[in-house]
Amino acid sequence: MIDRIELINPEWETLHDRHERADAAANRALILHTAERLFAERGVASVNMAEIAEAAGVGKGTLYRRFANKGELCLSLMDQQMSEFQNAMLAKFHEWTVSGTPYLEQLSRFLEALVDFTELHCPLLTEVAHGELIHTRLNLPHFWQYMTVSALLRSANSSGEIIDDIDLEFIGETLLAHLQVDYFLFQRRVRQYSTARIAAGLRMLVQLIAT
Amino acid sequence: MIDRIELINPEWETLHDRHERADAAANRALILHTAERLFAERGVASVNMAEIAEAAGVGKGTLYRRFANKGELCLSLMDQQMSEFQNAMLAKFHEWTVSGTPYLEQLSRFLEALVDFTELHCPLLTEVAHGELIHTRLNLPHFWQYMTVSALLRSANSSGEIIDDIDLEFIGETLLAHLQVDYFLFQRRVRQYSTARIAAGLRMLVQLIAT
DNA sequence: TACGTTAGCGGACTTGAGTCCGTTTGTCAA
DNA sequence: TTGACAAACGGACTCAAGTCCGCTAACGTA
Repeated sequence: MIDRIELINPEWETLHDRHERADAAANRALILHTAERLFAERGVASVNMAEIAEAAGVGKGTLYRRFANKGELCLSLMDQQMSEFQNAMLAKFHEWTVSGTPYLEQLSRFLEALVDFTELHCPLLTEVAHGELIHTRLNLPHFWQYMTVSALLRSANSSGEIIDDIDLEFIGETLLAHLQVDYFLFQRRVRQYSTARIAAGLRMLVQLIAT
Repeated sequence: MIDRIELINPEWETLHDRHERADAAANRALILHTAERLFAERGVASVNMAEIAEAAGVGKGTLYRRFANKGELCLSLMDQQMSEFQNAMLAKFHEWTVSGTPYLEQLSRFLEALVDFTELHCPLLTEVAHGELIHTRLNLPHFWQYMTVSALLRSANSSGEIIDDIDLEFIGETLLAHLQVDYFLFQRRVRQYSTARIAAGLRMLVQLIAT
């Protein structure tokens, strides 16, 4: 029902992965490791691209050839963990479906996991969001989150778990709105909501559309 | 019940409005008019601060002394219209309350008006949002929007219009999340939602918590 | 193994935000 | 009216993002 959504943007893959020269691949790895180290030492926000290039011993041009901006670099850094998260969730969906857990309940649990994931990766996600300006071309994390939420809502609807006359797509956006990094940080820092409160709030929203 | 919320941030007022020298006031007006003209001619996004300063015939330092960043300048440009919008809404709330319109219905109408307001002022609001980074110190438009939504929700709750066990504050954030400029633009441009669909979606959300 | 093609490389350069600080000028009190 | 002084002014400066383009060297082919 819910297929694995390729995390890597096809365009990106075509441009860079196909036939990447050995030195280029080596530089990619070198840059990623260097960035990871610098980020760990001084925080994501306070490391700039020139520093990463210098610390990695490559020119700025090289850095920007590999990663169009800081956001793309950060996305690559999260790639592994995003994959793992996604695979873990897919396994759970399968398990839950087999054991008869309603789709809406699965949705609530997914959102709960997503809150924790967002909390954990806030700094990197912030850069990703600022890099791929959301209203230009939708950003990758949001994309697969939406595909998943959307699929669960449709399944739930087909199973009669949802009340009538609901704009499901809109509800999907509503649920994910709270997970947009900037808004998430606003809730966490300014409103001082705990992650538990946000997760509970999302669960409440899901309950509101249940039959 | 819902008092007029001062649009002008008190800190800002203290720093600048009290005893602003005549030349400073003249420059403020000059800069605002110049910016308005340039924005009208070439669009908000493609005019930079240096150009505004130059066109106004003042130094960059002067410009930045009056307005800490482009967002603050844009906020000043909207000030008048924000006031008018707010006063118009307050008048309507009064009228509606007198004629017995339920608070939740008032809320839906307020949100609908807010959708139109956001649509109309998108370019300026974008700059405001990028200026006053939302997760640092909450931004002004969002602040009064939240105060209003929050007050209406509490009134509705007191009047028994809302079902039990609802995190009202969280619901308030949910409703406004769709009106964060970046997310709003995402819905409009990427998802291609009409303003009517967004307004209807918000109305639907409000209905979900009605008794 | 030599060679031509072409991706890759590096760092100077451009652009725009925002700051700093020495100079000027409006305001108020004497 | 004058003079002191705080506010305001202006533009050079810093800082970071991202681009450009001439040089270099990896790789596939013969």
